[in-house]
Amino acid sequence: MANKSVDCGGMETRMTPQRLRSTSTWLLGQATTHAHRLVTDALGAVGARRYHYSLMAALEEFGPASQADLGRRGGLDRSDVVATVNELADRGFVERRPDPADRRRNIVNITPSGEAHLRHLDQVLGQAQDALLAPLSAAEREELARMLNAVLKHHG
Amino acid sequence: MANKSVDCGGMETRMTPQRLRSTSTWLLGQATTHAHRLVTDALGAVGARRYHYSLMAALEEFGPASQADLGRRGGLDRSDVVATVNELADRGFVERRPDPADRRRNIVNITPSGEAHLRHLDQVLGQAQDALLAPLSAAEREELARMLNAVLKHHG
DNA sequence: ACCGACTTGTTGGCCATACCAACGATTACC
DNA sequence: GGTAATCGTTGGTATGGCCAACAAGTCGGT
Repeated sequence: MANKSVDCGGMETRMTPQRLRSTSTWLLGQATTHAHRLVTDALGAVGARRYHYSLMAALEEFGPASQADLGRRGGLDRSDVVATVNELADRGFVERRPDPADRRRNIVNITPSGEAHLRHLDQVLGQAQDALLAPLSAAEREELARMLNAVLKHHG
Repeated sequence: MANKSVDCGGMETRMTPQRLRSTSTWLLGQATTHAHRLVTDALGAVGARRYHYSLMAALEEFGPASQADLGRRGGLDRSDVVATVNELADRGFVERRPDPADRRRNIVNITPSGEAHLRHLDQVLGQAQDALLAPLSAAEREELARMLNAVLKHHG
């Protein structure tokens, strides 16, 4: 508890403690906070939310599915899938109908309008991402994605 | 039988859509979710929370400070600082006393017991972090931290 | 010395995210 | 056939990050 040039007049000094700046979990959290704000704002500007994208991405890539499957694929809770499908169906981006082969299930599928919307969200999201990762080169972004994927795979 | 009504071509279920797996913001969010759970659980096991660490880290590195300054240094809201200082003071990890030179302020300082606790949290957090980043080499972890710091600096 | 503008601590509340619990209806398993 | 599991759905909870307002105090200009 010796070194305390409490107000190092230099602007050089970061005001965040070293302990935090060298803690990956803290860095991840901070970066994610920025990312969330950027993405949420960008999506909000076109009336969408993050869950919308996850769900429609799964639909467009794997085709129609039950809500439970959708939840598993996007990492959403079943209950959150309900609300998300409600919102998307209200806007005509997906359709929900009972599965005749299994009357417990609903079959959800994406509409043409939904696909167009998804592609729009791709661009909106792309811009937000560019803003977030501005200081990183393309190679670095790839490396970052690679590492994060490795972490997720390990914990999946 | 009839399996999943919709199983596009035999590829073994890659649960997560490509769109998400190549979206840095989504990857960040997922990784952070895991990190938060690991860290919150680990800290909770010793009766601490994330804010405790941020605040005590700032205190130990920069010395006594007002609550407003603490908030600025750790990126906490003033109102959250109040609650955090309350909890830490109840446990004897920090002391809060009025600043005689500016009667609006409180001066918060860390106690020896608090410093010991902080060092304990260092270890607890270190373990959680190792668990999170298990699949990454030391060099990769450094690279990750470097990139995230670059992003934060750019958005600071 | 005074008045307005700002800061500080504090309380209270908001909103979104991520979960969890339970339920009726249905299907699968043995 | 009977038990266990699954599905959609409704509710609720816990947390995190934030914002608004306020009284007490300080500061800047005049």
